[in-house]
Amino acid sequence: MIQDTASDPTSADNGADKPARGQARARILDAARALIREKGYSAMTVDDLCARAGVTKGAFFHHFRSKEDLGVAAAQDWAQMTGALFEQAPYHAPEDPLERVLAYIRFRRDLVAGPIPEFTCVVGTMAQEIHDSIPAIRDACRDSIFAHAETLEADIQAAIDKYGIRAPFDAKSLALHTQAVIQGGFILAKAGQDPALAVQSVDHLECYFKLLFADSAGVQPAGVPA
Amino acid sequence: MIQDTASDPTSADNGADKPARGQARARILDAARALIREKGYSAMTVDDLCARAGVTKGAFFHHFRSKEDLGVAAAQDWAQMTGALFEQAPYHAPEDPLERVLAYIRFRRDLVAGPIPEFTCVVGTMAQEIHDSIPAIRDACRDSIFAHAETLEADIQAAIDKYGIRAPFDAKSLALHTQAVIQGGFILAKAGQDPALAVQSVDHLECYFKLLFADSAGVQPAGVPA
DNA sequence: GACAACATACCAACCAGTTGGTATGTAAGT
DNA sequence: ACTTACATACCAACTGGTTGGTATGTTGTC
Repeated sequence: MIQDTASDPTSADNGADKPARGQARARILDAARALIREKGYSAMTVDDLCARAGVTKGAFFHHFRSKEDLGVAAAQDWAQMTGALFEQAPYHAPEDPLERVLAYIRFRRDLVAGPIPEFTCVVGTMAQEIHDSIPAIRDACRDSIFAHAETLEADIQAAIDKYGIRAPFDAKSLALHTQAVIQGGFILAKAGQDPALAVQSVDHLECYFKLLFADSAGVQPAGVPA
Repeated sequence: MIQDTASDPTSADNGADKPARGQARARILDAARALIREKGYSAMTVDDLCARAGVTKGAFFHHFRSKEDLGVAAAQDWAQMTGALFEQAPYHAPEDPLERVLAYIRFRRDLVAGPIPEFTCVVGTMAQEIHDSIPAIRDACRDSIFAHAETLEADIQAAIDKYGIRAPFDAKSLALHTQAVIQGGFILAKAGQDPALAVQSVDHLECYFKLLFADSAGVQPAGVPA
């Protein structure tokens, strides 16, 4: 899952009582991740953050100059966290580049599980809200989304080089489309209160890739496996 | 465009001074549409609304019981407005059902023009923010999105019946995927501050439909026309 | 003993919503 | 035709609670 690290780097065990010195910043970022997914950036108050993180306002403003600063940090933290998750994910294993791309898509589909606020995208949610009003946060969200998309480009390009592609699109455009479909799926899941709506769109995305590379590649063009 | 009706139904001309009686509700809904797209529902204050609409708080709370009530009304207003727009749009003209679907997709692509807050989706933006915190608004957004998706189902089903489909998806699933791609494109456009990002994903969507119905239908499978 | 990492107490601005009132329309009674 | 009665549409000022942020402590650590 893409949430709740919360394992402390310092002391191995402290019963679930007092936060222990040196963890406030991490706890605030964890709280931010949860709250942004639940109610968005604007509706999330600094008091909310402190209450959920179990710290005081003094701690908050010790680590972050402002709420906006926290927003930027939350986006960067998200980028780093997801970066690590996807880097060590198993979808890089296949020899065939197209298989790696398809494995990525299936990996993304399998991440859609549990309550909605536990699999949706922090930076996608924030960007939607504050794109026009808080440029600093928006740019941090953009960096997170586009950097992740770029991690797909090499595999997609290799698939194009190996199999050709049945449409005049380049690897970058396809990588970004991948993100658009996933983000859009999250919106449908939220509106309809049903994670299956997100899964369905990711299934369509897998099908799209199979069709784009069909004929030439060894994959089945049509049937989407369970 | 999907914005700015604002033509008064009563008096034909009143210079751009005083709002004129009987228009407050409509002006507030117009302001809500703009503000939600610019800063989201939560960051939009009632004072913002009144200032933009050129009315006082008294007028606001005369027409809406609460800010949440306005949110619901804004979603319903959006549903009605877009409903009318798409109903009389020219993409229904083609005889062939697949051509109607493709024409719809191109119509959606061509709606992406001008500043970002003028083509993005009000209910998609709101749903993203308040899906977990304000059920009444979320459900109104859901109704708007899903009702629009349903208007596509008949054409998609007819295309499936006529040409068959190269994957085990039904019309409803495809119609919803269409909306997911469009919504996701909006997020990319917002994050990257570039409407072309939304256009690109809609182009991929068109390509997906062509590939899904290729072989059987008379459309070109690959090339996406400009 | 100096500095980082917090905590406590507080503030000014802002927020959704209320109050009490006015202007305008409208339908009935006479 | 004209008043009485009532309803709708709005306005300006106010209120109590909330918000992001600050000023000033206190505590642990090197």
